[in-house]
Amino acid sequence: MTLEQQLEKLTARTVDLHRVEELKNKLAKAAAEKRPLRIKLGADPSAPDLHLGHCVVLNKLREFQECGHTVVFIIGDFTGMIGDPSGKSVTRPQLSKEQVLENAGSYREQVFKLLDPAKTEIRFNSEWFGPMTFDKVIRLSANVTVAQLLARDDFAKRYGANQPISLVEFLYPLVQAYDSVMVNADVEVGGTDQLFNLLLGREIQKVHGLEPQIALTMPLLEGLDGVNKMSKSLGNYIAVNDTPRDIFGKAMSVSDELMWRYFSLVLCLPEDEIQAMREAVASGARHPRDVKDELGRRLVEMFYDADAAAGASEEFARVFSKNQLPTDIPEVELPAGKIGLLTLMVKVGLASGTSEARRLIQAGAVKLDEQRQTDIRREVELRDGMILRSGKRGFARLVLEKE
RNA sequence: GGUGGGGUAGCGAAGUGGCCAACCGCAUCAGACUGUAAAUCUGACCUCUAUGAGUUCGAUGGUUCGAAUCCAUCCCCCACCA
Repeated sequence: MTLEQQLEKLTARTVDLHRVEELKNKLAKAAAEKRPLRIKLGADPSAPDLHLGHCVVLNKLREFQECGHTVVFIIGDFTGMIGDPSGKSVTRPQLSKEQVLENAGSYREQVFKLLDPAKTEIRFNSEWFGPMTFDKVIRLSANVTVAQLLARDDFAKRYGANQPISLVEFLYPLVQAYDSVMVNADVEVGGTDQLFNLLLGREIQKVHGLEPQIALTMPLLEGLDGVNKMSKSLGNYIAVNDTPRDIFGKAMSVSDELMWRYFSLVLCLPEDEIQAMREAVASGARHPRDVKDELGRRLVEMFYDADAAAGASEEFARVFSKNQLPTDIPEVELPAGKIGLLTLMVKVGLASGTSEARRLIQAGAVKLDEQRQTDIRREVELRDGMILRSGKRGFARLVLEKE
């Protein structure tokens, strides 16, 4: 791959890139010395549940790997104690060694759905922060001024709005920056919200006599709601560990406008291809539903395979387009006899309590063998194979316990 | 340490003695419409053995026939000043 080709590939879809010339130089140097660049990504150890939002960044890392470079994946087991300055949860419970290792394992398994293990180095930042003594911490913090930290956008906003900023949060960017020194990063990748931290890494590297890293940011992916960024806490995400059916179903629920972002940022389709699809939809040549179906299938394929993708698509069409029952309905064992409908809903797991069961029945969401139920007090004579349905997604097949 | 402002259901935010299980918005769930689109409209949204009952408004104790609302003590948060 020529330098130009690499550069084009690596800069695609990026938001910030400090700086292009430096990246060019680094790439040239790496090629000349036959030494791969070190591409850093930091991860919080507390939430090993990767979703498509993370994939945006991981895709970029993979592209670096495809160009022959090495990814340094840092698990912030030390930083995890601090909590990222989101303004919400300032302190997080410290994770035990076992938990950290377990989470790390889970990370590895998920991250390698996208990255090449042979070109990935996994590090824990407790490795260098654990033994660090306080005098070193002070010396490190001497490298930054409060004004510099306040330059960070969200700090500035919160400070202006009289909202609290904990000292610990102030320290966070510094800690992350020091990671870059310790792993000797050539490039650090992150979401646009990470720009400040990435740039601070450059400063701190310079202080330590290193060549500053390239700071590269990727757009933040909107979640299923199309408004907020995809995040676990908002529940608007597609996890890489979701079942094919969930991935597909969730993909189908995004708005038509949003799906293009997914094509671009998650599937990394070239812009001209996306543009062509857009035009096809606009002219009526393709139905948006079919395009979205393609999105769903491609996403499933990304984490599973073509068979799973086709299966998920068919299943979806059967259940939602044709409104038929899904093929695999979870079975629930119950003793034979009569039972109140409300209790049945709860026992089967389709309602968290009788209050919720009532609401669902009153809303007309509950069906027994496809017959809509309206009577809250109904006593149901259980039969083997009876199908209880709640809304569009809740199904249960009853199996009578054998004596 | 001083002064002031706060802590209300998942979040935000009203309510400052009875009409309060607590206005409203967001999120969520369901129904209609559909392409499970999105948008929109409608309803629900503490729990339960359910036209009633029980537990909620930082914690504990008190005043009162009656408290989220008044009093006391305590805990926590924020801003400003030092």
